Amino acid sequence: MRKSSTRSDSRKEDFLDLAEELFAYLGYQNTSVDRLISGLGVSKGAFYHHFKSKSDLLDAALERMLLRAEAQLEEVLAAKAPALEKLQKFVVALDSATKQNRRSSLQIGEFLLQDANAMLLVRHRRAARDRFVPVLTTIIEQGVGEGDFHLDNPQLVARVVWEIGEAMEEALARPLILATDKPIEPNEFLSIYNTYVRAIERVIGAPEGSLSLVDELMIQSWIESVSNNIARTERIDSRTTVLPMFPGREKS
Amino acid sequence: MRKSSTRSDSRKEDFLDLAEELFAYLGYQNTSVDRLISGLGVSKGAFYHHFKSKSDLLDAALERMLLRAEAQLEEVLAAKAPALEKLQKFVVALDSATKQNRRSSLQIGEFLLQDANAMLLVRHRRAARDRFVPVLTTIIEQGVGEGDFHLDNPQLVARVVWEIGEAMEEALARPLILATDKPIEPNEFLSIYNTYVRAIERVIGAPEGSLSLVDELMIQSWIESVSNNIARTERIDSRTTVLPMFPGREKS
DNA sequence: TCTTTACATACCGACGGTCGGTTTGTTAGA
DNA sequence: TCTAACAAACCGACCGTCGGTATGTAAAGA
Repeated sequence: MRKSSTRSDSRKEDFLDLAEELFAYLGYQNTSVDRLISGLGVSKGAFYHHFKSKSDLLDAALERMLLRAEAQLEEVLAAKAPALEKLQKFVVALDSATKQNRRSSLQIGEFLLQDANAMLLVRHRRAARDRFVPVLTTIIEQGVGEGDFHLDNPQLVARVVWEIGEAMEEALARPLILATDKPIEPNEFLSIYNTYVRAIERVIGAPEGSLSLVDELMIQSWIESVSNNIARTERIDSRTTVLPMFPGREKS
Repeated sequence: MRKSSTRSDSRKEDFLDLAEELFAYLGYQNTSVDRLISGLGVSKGAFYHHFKSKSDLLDAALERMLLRAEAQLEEVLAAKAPALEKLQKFVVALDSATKQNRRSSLQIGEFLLQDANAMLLVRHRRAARDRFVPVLTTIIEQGVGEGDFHLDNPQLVARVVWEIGEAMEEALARPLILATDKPIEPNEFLSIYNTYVRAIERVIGAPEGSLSLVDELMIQSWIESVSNNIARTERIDSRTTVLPMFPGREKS
C-alpha cells in the first residue's frame, strides 16, 4: 500500500532543500534552474519531472516552510492562557519557526528585502497571511471575550494587526541589513519596536503597556545574529569562484 | 543655456509613456525591451542610449510618477486647515494623482497585485513611502500640536499609518480584482474600509469617528471604475493578436 | 573639420522550458 | 523463478526569448 518513496521523494526534498538555500542567498530570480541541477549533479529532466516550473518549485518550498511553522504553532493555540499571553507566544513561535528552521532557510528578515527577491517576498507574505490570520483571529476573539481587547470585527482587525506585524518586521530588519554601513543603535531599534507594539495595542483596544511581543533577550539575539550574518556573507564572498553570488542579469 | 530638448527628450518621454502603459498591463517582467522598442518603432540602441538598463527605466518611470503626485500635494500642505482635514485631502490627492494621471498609468490598485508585478509593487511602495512619509509626519505633528492626535513619535507613527494605508489599499483592491469572479458586496467593501480607518484613528490617538479618508462618492467611483476595467480588459483580450496579454515566460 | 549626440544593426551568453529517448524499478502471469 | 509489460525517474541536446553589448554611422553644433 505504501508509496515507493524510495528515491524520488528524497530527490524532491533535495531540490527543496537546495532551493531554500539558494533562494535565500541569491534571490529567486538569480537562482537558475541550471544552477539548481548542477548543484545536485542531476539533469534538467529530473527537475522538470518533479516540478512543473521554477515557479512551482517556489510554491512547494513556501508550502513546506509554512507547514513546518504551523506545526510549531499548534501547541500555542491549544494551551490555556489569556489572549495577551497567547499573542506573545504566537509571535515568538513564528519568529523561531522562520528563523531557526534548519540553517539558512528562507529568512523573512534580511534577504527577502532585496530587490531581486521581490516576488519571493510578495508570495511568501501572501501565503503566510492566508495561513496565520485565521489563527490570529481566534486569539483576538478570545481577547474580546475576556474583556481585554475592544474591537468590532475580529477577522478584519486580525488582518490589520498581521499587516502591522509585517511592516514591523520590515522596519526592524532594514537597520539590520544596513548594519555593515552604519552600526545599529539599540535605542533607535527599540523605539521602532515600541512604536509598532503601541500601534497594535491601540488597534486591538488593549490597555497601553499591556502588550509585549518579544522580550529584550530576543531583540538582543536579533542584533547579535546580524554580526553572524555579516561574517557568513563575507566568508561566502571570498569564495566567489565556487559560489558566484549574483551571476544573473537584472542588475541594480 | 537651455538644454537642447529637441527630439531626444521627447523620445525619452515616449519610452516612459509606453513603459507606464505596458508595465501596468503586462507587468514589469513580462514587458520586454524588444516589445518597448517595437512599440515605438525604434531600435535597441535607442533604448540603451537613454536608459542604462531595463531596471533604470522602471526607476525613471516611478520617479516621474512621484513627481507628478508631489506637485498635486503641495497645495494640500500649504493650505490652512486642521490636521484631520488635511489628512483626508492628503489621501484624496494621492488617490487622484495615482489613478487619474493620464490614461492607464501605473495604477497601484489592480495591476500591481499580480505576481508578475511583484518587483514593481515593492519598488513603487518603497519610493512612495520614502517620499510621502515625511509629508505625513508634518500633518501628524500638526495634529498633535492642535491636540487632536495623541502619540509620542510622529515620525515613526507616520510610517505606521502610511503602512496601514498601503495595506488598506491592497485589501480594498483585491475584491475589485476578483470582481469578475464574484460581484462586489458594497457592505463588505465598506466594512473593510471602516476597519482600516478605525485602526488609523486609534494609532494616531484621534477620537473614534473623527477621521474620514474618502467620502462615499469616491468609494462608489472605485466600484464603478472596476466595471470599466473589466470591459476594457475584455476588449483587449479579444484582439490578442495585436496586443498579446501575457506572452512572457514565468507562468503561474 | 572635429566632436558629440542619437540612434541603427548585428550579435552574445544566459535563461526557462521542451522533447525524444534511456535507465531503473515494480508487478503479474506462465 | 524467469520474463514480459508497464511506469516512474532521469538524461541531455535543443529552442526561442531575454537583457545587454559592441560597433558603425548620419546629422548637428563648435
